[in-house]
Amino acid sequence: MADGRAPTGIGGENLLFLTDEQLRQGSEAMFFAYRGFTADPDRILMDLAYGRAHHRAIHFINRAPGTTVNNLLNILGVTKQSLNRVLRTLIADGLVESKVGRNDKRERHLHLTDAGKALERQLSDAQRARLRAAFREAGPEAVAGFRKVLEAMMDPEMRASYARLRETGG
Amino acid sequence: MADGRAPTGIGGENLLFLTDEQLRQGSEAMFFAYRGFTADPDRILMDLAYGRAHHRAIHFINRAPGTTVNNLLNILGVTKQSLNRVLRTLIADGLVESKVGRNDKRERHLHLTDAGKALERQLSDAQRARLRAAFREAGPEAVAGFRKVLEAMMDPEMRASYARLRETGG
DNA sequence: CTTGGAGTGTCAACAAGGCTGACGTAATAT
DNA sequence: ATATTACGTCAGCCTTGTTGACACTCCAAG
Repeated sequence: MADGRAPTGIGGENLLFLTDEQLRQGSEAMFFAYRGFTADPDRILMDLAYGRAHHRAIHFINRAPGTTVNNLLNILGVTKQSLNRVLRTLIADGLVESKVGRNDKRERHLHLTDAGKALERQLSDAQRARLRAAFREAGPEAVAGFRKVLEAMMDPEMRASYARLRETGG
Repeated sequence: MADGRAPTGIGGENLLFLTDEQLRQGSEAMFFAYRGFTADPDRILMDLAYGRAHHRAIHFINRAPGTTVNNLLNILGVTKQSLNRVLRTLIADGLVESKVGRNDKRERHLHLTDAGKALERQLSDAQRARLRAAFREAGPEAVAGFRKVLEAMMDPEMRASYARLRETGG
């Protein structure tokens, strides 16, 4: 397996960012940063007896209103049983609406209610605040690099989902 | 709350990376990228009846050999009961050694056995392979930005842990 | 020497949120 | 008519997080 410990050959110092040590630091940065990334919404959700799973569902329903259950399943990468448990509580609590499809009546189209939109706003405001601070601190060039590396890190199917959302969203 | 939807005022286009839409794309990039980031080790661990928690413990014991349980607790951000359950199975399976401290015999110093080192190597090779590919694809400047943003995203205590590991490690 | 407290380990009980498998129902496709 | 798709649901299991309670070892202060 590729060692990469000492890139002293051709390319040399240009490849310093590919040493094992640099890669390990990248891993740890991802680990600690992801903790920070989820910390603020987690605090809000705890009070409401919801979890990260509810946040994810709310986020992507808001992002793609009218999406079907199956589509959401693919984006979130969980089983329908897992998603359904979350969805059931969100519908029962009046945050999400499930409408039978007009063309294909087997499908359910998911929307946020006003209450759902309010919670989504609360959660994304909290998360955006931290992200905004981090982006501002790091600067535009760093942000461009950040996005570039994250995109390259995704699985191909996830990259496709991400790109699709990017188109529809803005 | 700060809207940021249309940064048309002073600063203008320089702040395009701080629009709500850009921030939302940043969130989604984190979500999808983190999935990719953990996918490869997860596959290996599944076969061994271990989970991500075992991976994290192994990683940081390898990173700081001889670390105490309490120190590991702070880094991982879980309760001692959670960590102890994981540690117990790793010790029982002969991957981790727990040695009573010489100075303070209350403390247990944790080390990987040869088998533990082998697994750590296997896991980090898998994770590094993906990271290396992503870093290579994105280029050195992007990697620098990636690190900069992630660091700014951490909680202060986490940033301290990260910095401490960075010093000792490389 | 006794006592208080820190560091550690362990037991029990519980919850969130993943998973699989099986089954039912309605609607669509073949 | 039959097969397939989309969805919901029940039951059961796993990992990994949580609290609370308790015991043990050891260090240090009184």
